Amino acid sequence: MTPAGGRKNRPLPISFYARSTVEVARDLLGTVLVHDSPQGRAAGRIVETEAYLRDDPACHASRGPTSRNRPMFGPPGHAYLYLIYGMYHCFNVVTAPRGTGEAVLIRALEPVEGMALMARRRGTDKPKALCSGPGKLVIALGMGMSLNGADLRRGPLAILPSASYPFPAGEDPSLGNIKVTTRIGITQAAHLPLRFYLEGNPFISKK
DNA sequence: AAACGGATGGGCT
DNA sequence: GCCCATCCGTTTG
Repeated sequence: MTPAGGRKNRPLPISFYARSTVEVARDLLGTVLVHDSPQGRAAGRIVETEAYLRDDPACHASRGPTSRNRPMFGPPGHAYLYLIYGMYHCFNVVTAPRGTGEAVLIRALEPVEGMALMARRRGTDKPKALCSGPGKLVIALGMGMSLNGADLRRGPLAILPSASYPFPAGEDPSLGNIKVTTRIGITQAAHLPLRFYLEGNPFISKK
């Protein structure tokens, strides 16, 4: 048994994020996103990600810093949230050395804690509908623009190593294969293989 | 099962 | 003024 306060329950260190964005996107699979709000804790295992790179036209940071994408040029391991289609938000993790302008979009979670709270926020009871999309998971976890730029090592929002939550029997994601495809919902640079998910996981957004 | 359109507002050419 | 890193209910095959 790891003693209480041991490494496995501690948020991922900045050094985890300050690496190549593709590497981080792959390694985030299986880790756990936790949000502690006044309403309680909600958490989910990351099962689907996308990488957005600095010289990639689909990336918000590809044409230099603006007021919207500013967090992408800040320190790695912080949050970047933005409004999409006027009604939803997407949550990204800033990656690579500070100033690079890259991030990983979190596209789907497998719910692991606070499912009743998630169900209330999402207006549905079906586990597979709670967090199976970038807009859905932001709602299920009760996240908002006040978390834009937040430090994922300290705040109410954190990412923990996969071992910090017990796996359902026979579902250790570290044993699953990682599938790579093109990204979803974009028009620019649509052919690049920058989407990653745990093969066979029932909680991803799309096949 | 897949395709389609409406909601809705900020960002950028 | 057009373009979205979306979601959901409705229609169509």
